[in-house]
Amino acid sequence: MARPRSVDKHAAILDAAIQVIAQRGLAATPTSAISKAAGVAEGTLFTYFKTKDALVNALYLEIKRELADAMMVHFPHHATIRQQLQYVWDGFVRWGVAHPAKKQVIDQLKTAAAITPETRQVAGAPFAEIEQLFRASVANRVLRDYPVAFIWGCMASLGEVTLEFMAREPEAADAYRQIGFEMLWNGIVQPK
Amino acid sequence: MARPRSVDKHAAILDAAIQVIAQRGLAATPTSAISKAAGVAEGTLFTYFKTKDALVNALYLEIKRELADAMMVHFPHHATIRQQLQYVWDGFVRWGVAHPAKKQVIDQLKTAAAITPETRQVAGAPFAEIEQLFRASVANRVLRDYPVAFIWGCMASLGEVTLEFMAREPEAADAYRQIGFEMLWNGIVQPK
DNA sequence: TTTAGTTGCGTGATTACTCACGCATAAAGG
DNA sequence: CCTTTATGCGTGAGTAATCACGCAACTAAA
Repeated sequence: MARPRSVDKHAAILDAAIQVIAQRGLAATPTSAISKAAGVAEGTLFTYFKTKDALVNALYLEIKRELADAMMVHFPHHATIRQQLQYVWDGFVRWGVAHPAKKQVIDQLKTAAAITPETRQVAGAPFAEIEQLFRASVANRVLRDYPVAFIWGCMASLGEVTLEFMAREPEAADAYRQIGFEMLWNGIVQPK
Repeated sequence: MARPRSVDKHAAILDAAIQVIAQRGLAATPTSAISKAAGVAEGTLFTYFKTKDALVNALYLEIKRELADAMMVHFPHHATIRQQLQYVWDGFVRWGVAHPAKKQVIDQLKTAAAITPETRQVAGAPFAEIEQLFRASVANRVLRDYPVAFIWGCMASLGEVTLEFMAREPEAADAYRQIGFEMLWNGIVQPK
């Protein structure tokens, strides 16, 4: 009974938040700017999200989930470890190049106080499969015996640096994608 | 003639800013909190720094300069490249462990909109010597033929990840310091 | 007809910065 | 060495602007 919430408006608000936050930065985006960009009244924003912080947390979760999807669809379960890792790597940088605004928002929110520890934890869950891959590879002695979380952290941070250079020098993007992965692989592979 | 500015107060304000921003985050630190922590009136803060942004930029520059100092004093000009790099690496993580609040502030300010491009450039200057080291090492064929800026970016980001793990598991700090460097070195060294 | 979404102005809280006044200090003059 | 005076720092209440969110009236769906 009564009027249902609109999926469109929910999406429009999140979309608008991406554009505005990417451009102005989180600290400098009032809710009024988001609602205006979404084409709804400011009050409406608060029927879809209880507070600004709730909106920001939802945004973080959505983008992270989309990123995980982009990295894991069609994952080659029967390829070599190196090929699997390169697949994930390519998925990440390709997503970053294709969605620069979303990437910027993630960068903004990663260090934002508005994001709760719980959100961070939930956001990390979709990437558990990759950690599993690392765990198996270390056990196989394909990768060096480093803590799995550490390997994952290094991969993530090298991926970000690589993406940064790809964005800065688009004509060399493919070269950076390749040497970035090379660097990671040589850093973690077990020498024979 | 007239009353001179106090070096002590200037330093006290910057110090207070470090403590407060590290604890509350840049976006959530009003100038009133900084002046209170520094033990001066809020107005005084504005005689030493024209605006809040100016204070933040000055803070960023000072911490970066201190970090560069910590990394470069007693640099072993006649050691092997690997030893030189490890020296710089160790200098970075040791500084980070010794000054966690300053490290947190740098992390906050790195992505802050308040920091001007000019400030970023000036802040990077003290690290030029390290880039020079990379340039020579690539020319020597000791390191792989990657863009120097890219190698530098990778070193910085791996250093940050390493430091994060060192802080999270202090009992394994030394192990992380070592494997972090190993990873970097294996990632960039030219195989024979 | 009922229920809940939609609207946009109102509001209380917060904040960067100002300003008038008081006072400490350094130079000038004796 | 003492006094005078010009100068600009120190103070904290005040101010104008901004913002997240509330709310009363309205409207559309069931």
